[in-house]
Amino acid sequence: MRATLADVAARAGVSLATASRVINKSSHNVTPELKKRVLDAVRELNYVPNAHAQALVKKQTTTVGVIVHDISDPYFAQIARGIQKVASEAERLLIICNSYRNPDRELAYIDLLRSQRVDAIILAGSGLNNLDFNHSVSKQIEGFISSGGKVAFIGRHYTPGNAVLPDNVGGALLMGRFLVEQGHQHIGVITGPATLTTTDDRLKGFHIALEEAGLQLPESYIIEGDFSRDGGTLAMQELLARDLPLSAVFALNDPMAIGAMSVLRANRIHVPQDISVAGFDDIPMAEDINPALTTIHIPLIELGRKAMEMVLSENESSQFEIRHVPSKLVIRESVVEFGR
Amino acid sequence: MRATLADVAARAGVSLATASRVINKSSHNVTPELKKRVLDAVRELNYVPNAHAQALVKKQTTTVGVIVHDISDPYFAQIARGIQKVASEAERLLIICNSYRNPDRELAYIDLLRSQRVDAIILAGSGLNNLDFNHSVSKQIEGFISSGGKVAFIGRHYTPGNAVLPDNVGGALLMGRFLVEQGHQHIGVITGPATLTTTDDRLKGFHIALEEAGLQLPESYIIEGDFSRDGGTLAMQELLARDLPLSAVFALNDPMAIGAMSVLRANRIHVPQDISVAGFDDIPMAEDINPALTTIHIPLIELGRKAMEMVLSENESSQFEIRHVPSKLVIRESVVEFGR
DNA sequence: TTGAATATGGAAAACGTTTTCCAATCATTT
DNA sequence: AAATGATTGGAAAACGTTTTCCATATTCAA
Repeated sequence: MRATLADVAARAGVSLATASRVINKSSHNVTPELKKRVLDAVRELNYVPNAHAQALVKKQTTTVGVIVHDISDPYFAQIARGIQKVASEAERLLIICNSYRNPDRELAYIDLLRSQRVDAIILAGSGLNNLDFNHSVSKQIEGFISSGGKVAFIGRHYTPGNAVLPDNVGGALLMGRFLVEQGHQHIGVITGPATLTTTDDRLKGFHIALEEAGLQLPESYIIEGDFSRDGGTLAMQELLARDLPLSAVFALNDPMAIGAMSVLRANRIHVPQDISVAGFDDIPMAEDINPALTTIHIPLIELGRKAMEMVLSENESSQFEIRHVPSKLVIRESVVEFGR
Repeated sequence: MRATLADVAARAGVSLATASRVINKSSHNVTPELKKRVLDAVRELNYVPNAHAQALVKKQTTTVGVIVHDISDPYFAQIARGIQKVASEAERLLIICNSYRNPDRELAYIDLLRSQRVDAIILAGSGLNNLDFNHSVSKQIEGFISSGGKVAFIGRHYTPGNAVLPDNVGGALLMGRFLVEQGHQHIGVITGPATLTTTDDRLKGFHIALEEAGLQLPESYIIEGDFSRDGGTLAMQELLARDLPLSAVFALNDPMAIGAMSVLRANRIHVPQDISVAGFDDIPMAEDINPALTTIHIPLIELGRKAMEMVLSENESSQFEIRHVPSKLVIRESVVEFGR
């Protein structure tokens, strides 16, 4: 069947110990002659070490677990890309899990990753609220950390654990100010799920900008989306049905902005001439749609890179770090001055 | 440190054997009373079984390895989505690896997955040519299969192994005929990497359509891209520089079509009035760009689903199956009749 | 009360590797 | 020729689980 190290040793006519010395490049010297015989045997038998046996004895795995909402969502795809980059430089293997923001699934995946004895867990786009977290997850995470595991959260901070956080409040503030500057006073807002802190923070930043300008944001101008493109279309349809004097729409992420634009287009409402549309995140396709999307740039790849770096660092696993990354306004074509 | 099954048994005041019986729901009966004690101990100690120890003794892992070109490329993201769907229904864990079409990395990943003793490997978007494959990979794959592993390829078929294949020739034929019907005679083609059979097949289908119509496709109208958005922009720039009387451009996948459109837009060439643009694959964003992309629909999620199903089936792992999935033409806005 | 059936415990092998310890062999130097 | 050092082998423990076998204890029915 499958070749074991013992098979390799037998084939090479050496002892198990010697074969292991060759393969693990141990400090012990091995004659070039024997070395060659072992390596030949490895090739001939097509031997690959059993990672499970190794994990068992070495008590580490060089694998890292990543839990995201949905890997095919461009936001998470970009983050995963950053993670991957660092991971492959450091020769770590990634186990990627889609939670679809389902708390139960998220919990199940954490257990699964623990049972895989991953060296670290990166959690991005969690659907857990603080209650969930304190109730059950924190205990799991604590156990994981106390047994030497590393944890990093992206986009949200729980204790214990490292975190890398985009500046959601600041970004929304920037966009709010920009829209106001452009003369918009009646701005519809399509939010994310109300349970997510990302939604709260972005909404908060936007509120501050309006307050600064002495403007109101009536309840009827706000509608809850789900951060998906189709959620954006639904929300936009509902917003149109409310028949408000909108001059701009601020979607709290890009896919929803794109969904909203498609609804506007279907209704022969021109963007940006009739209504301006703004997004958030700056996913790659933001510059490819027409009109190109004015949005807030979040360095998604950077987010992933940083998280992976944290988790790879040699710090005491009980020493936590929180890193913030700035956002910035990217002005493209989908927002214009009111009345032009 | 970390709780073991022995710890659980001790805490519950039962034998190791009994604890194992409870946890593995073995056919042996255990008194409700003891069962409860064991389950309580599991909870109190926050016990999760060591998957590596299990893998070692059970000789299977319930994990499946997936190698793709790049998970953040929408083509592969959609395929991965299909795979994930079936995988999570079947309670399989996925290890996703990005090869970036680098043959060496691809080989390294296959070895890595073998060392992880995954139950199956799905390979999508391989950068290996037949030579590579026959030279080194086939041996690895054969070894994997002969030790009970399952293999499925997506988009390309190697022996041995299952495969699920989109109809690239047929799809390109459809698009070719459509463009011709619309009166286009001077059509630029942006291909994928010349090493990929996908490129060959799509080009072949297009050639057939032109031949049917008695049209030529001069070399100068063909330019090689790399299936990426930015590759599409480069190719389009080069194509424009050649100063041909183009009335349409056929990009052999959607991201390149989108890149091409952005170049045309930058050059104030209107799509589709001045030049029609066609894509291939029908990734989700194809309908969100403006003008919406006319393209060939490949059921990407289905591709992933089928591959996973094959790999999960109880067939003899040496019995191979090849499944074809049809493509279809999706007419949107980016292609119009010549001269209109 | 005996017998049978059921529940539990104890002990051990097996999975494939790494690591350690000591002994044995060999070549090289003094 | 003896001493030194390097190389190799042999054997065993350890990692945490599953599974098997047998022994013991308990329960229930006849």
